[in-house]
Amino acid sequence: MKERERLNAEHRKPAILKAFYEVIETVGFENASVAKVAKQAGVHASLVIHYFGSKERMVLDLVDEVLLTYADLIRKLPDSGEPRKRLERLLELIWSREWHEAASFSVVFSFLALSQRDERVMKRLHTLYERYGNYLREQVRFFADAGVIQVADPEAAAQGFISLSEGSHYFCRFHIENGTFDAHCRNMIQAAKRILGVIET
Amino acid sequence: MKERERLNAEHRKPAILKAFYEVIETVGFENASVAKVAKQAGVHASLVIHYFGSKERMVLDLVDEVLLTYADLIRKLPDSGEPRKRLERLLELIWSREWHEAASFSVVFSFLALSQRDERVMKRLHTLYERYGNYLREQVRFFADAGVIQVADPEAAAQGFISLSEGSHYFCRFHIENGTFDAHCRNMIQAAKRILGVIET
DNA sequence: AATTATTAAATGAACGTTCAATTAATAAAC
DNA sequence: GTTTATTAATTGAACGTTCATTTAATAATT
Repeated sequence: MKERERLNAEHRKPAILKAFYEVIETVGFENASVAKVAKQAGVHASLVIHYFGSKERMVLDLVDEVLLTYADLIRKLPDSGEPRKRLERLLELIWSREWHEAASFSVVFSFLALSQRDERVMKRLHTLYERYGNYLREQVRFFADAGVIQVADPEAAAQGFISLSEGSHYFCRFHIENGTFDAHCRNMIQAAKRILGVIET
Repeated sequence: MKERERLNAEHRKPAILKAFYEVIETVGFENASVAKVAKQAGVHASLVIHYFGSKERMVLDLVDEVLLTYADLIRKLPDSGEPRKRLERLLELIWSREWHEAASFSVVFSFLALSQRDERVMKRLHTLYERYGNYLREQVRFFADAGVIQVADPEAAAQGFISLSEGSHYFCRFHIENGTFDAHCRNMIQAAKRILGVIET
């Protein structure tokens, strides 16, 4: 017989969130019901409500979790080391498979849509991109001081960099050929270097 | 008393699609029901089904309509005229309010999410971006021949340009300050010129 | 014994869709 | 030009299903 395992809130809640994420991936945010999430998690629907209070709060919890994934990626970007090496490492991290596959596009696009109506989600996104922007502006200043790049307008460079990275990751799937992701990344690094005004050695 | 006007299919179907679009904007794709669309359009729910056959087909029809808006924008990009003027006009069109406000972000993000599960939607997006890419590659070649830009890898330049433009339009709302959209556009044009390797006069 | 995890049962509301009936517009016949 | 058929637009009611949520009961842990 199937023994159902009994977990405490600390373990059950993440398990349910994971199930929610998977359900959104397969049937879409618009079809992701509490019942389907419960089934995917192997528990009863009422337990889902019990732990999260409502579907709405479960959505917000998943938003937090997904955005934390991105915050972690940003946090792991280099902020020390020899200038030119640091720059190379920065570019290689941002245009890596890890960044590209950080979260499901089905989930992320749905949350971006949600942000247009839910100010709590929008707030979290603002915070995330503020962090990304602050990091980049700081690095641009550093690279410029170190003579690795020559940039007239640091703010413009940082904005261009962010737009390039986001546009690249979220939209390349619509216009690059299958199996050319690595080449695409090399192209983007090339473009990023131009935006930053990297001085060739 | 309220006289309800009687329209034929040619006029009623677009009216319902418009209502659908508005409902998605206000309550989100996941909450946009046939009943709400009908109410917004001022007709009975069964009429919606009568005209589109199913909600699913209505979604596809709206996808087509929205993507047509973008296709029209691309079609209106310049492909003639004096090289440097043409380039300036191209950049100003892409980073214009018209491009930015072409469609509701709530709607577009939802459709991008949908494309991850629905190959028909993905197909349409591929076609759209293929057109955009082909146009850009053609222009890059032209500008290079005319000596307006100097670019080592045209394909890389076109890819960088697309990523910059899409990332800029869809993500700037998350990281630029209120009322700085025009400045953002100027920054993006500056970045685009660097990617393209525009030769300063 | 008290707390926590979990399910069972039931709720009313909303879901997309079907079908038959009704109303208005159009075309044909007179 | 009026009446008669035909088609198109539209509604109303009802369908079974699924929705998120509530309340009460049960099982396991502490």
